[in-house]
Amino acid sequence: MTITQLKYVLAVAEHQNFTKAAEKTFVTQPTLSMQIQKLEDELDILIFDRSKKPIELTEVGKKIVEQARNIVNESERMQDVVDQEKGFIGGTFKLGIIPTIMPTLLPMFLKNFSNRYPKVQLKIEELNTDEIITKISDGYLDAAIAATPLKHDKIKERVLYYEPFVGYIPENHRLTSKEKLEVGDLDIDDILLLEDGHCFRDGIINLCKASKHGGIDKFQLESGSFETLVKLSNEGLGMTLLPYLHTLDINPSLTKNLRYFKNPSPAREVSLIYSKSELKLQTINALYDIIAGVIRGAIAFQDVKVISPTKK
Amino acid sequence: MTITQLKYVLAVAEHQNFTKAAEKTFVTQPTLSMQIQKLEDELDILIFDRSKKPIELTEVGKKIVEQARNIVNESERMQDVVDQEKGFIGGTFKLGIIPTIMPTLLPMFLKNFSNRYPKVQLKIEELNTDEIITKISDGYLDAAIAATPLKHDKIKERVLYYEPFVGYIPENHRLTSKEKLEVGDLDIDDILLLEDGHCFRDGIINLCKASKHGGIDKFQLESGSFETLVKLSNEGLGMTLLPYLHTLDINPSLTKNLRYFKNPSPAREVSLIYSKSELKLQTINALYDIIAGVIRGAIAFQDVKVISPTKK
DNA sequence: TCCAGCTATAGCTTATATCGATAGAAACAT
DNA sequence: ATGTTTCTATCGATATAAGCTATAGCTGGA
Repeated sequence: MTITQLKYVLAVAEHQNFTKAAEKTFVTQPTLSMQIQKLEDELDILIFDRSKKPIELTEVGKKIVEQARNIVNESERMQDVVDQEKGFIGGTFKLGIIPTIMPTLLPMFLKNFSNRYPKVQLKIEELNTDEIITKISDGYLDAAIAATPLKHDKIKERVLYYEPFVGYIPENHRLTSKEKLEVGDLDIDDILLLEDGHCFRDGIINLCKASKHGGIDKFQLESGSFETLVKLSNEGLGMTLLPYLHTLDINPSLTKNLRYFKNPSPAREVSLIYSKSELKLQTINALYDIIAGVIRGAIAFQDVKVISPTKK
Repeated sequence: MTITQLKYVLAVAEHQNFTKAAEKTFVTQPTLSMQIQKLEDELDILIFDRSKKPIELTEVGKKIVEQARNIVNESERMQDVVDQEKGFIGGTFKLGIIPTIMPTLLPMFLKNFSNRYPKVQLKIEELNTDEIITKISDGYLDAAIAATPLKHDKIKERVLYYEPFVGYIPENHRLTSKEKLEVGDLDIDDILLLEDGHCFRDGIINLCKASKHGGIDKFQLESGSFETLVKLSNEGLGMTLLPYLHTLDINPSLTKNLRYFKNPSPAREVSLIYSKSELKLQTINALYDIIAGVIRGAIAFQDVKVISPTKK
């Protein structure tokens, strides 16, 4: 069994076609066929069911592919280990970002970063916090940007910034006349929330739990984007809370509806997180510096109170 | 980079000597030298510092070796995947057992198992619960026997038996005259405990916490073996608690000092645990059946109350 | 029935893993 | 110092295996 054979298997599994897989792996189709046959002989099983069109994995084959992916992934991390030592900043770098941070933060640093470090090929994925934790732990992601603290054994956190919560109060709301919000003003039943799975939603629930100890009975409406929440709010369905950076993008005609909190303002802590194995640390440091640099100009709040992003 | 090269690196790292490593890997020394040089060239680093005698790993080398071990481990699990599918029961099988279970349980099933499944080469290690969890997660152990429930994401538990706690009450103790113990009789300050790190100790602490809510002030004495605890107890230093199976080995002249609990007796749950990846499941099932079989004759208790084996 | 699209096989070439023999370097013993 | 032992690197030869081109063989539409 060689790593090359495993890569061939992965390619065929992906393209369900020997000929295409051969092109992708830069060898001829007979080479691929032979190597895969050799592996099948060695393990004494069939990986592919060649009678099906297009070709299919056998039951064992599926498990073989899974394990092959583990091995190939680990083997590709060997180069990272070396780069690490040499201080080389380059190669592919997989970054996860949670949905409520992605649209506002990404445009702020992306160009900046890729100009400064052209040898790094950034691959960015929008993932929720749970997915991020899994994928950092198993080495799929090199780093991620998420709300913290997560207090996870295997994950390091470096705080990028504190992003205050800002109230969006529609006209004719009971809080419209207030100039500054207080946590005590909030009523969870009156706040439009993102749909389940977003940690920003959990943060708000935690915030309200902390302010009054009553249970949470119902969420009137739920949506996946702040834009929708603001529109629903304008329809008189309740107020909502936005992360500060989102308020910068809001339609200027609506900024009059924004209400900040009195100090200390509730805020979420946003961090760059990565595995304690610290592979690609140089790239992580570079990314941290770039993001911290651009954010310094955008967020000036000092006196904040961090709200936990996780349930319970 | 080939898996073979990585195995050579691991061998040299282990033996700190090319010649010995060559013997262990069944190739000649020049072969080893060349392959390792090739890998070093490819990665463009030095793995070994050959100026030192005996040979040493460079700083990068240490990390390379770590990653190489990951890759080689994963690659060896490929065979397990195949065996899994074929229902083959054999190969090496690494089993961890916590210290308070090892001496009583192991002799009960070991011969039995290896007679029944001669193709399995059992490698057994005595490890505490924390070590077991780590080593199951990273694939070092194939399974383990420990006190449960552990409620760990990546670990499956199959209960083998419930083992009641039994009091050992020395003569002239305030509880000597009691025929049956009750949890309320226990006073944590009066109980001789194993040293820190044993989950049986944590279980007893949980038991006493549950019975009366007072804090735990001091542990008068601590030891690593039940034999010592019994001797100390006989010296008048207090009572102690033993897991049921241990009481079967006790000196017959001392069995008069044993006191069982009233039903439901506090007990620990002992399980066979293994990774959710379920590699070598056939072997695990075989092991489960053998152990459950021998234990059925030894433990007849029905009405027990499980005590958590973990701190807090 | 023919053709298009695949995969497998054959025969050959090239690359390389391995070997035995030996050189070279370092540590050790006398 | 000097010979001896111990260890790693280098050399040249060889067997193994990976790769290529050409083509056979299979299968499912037109």
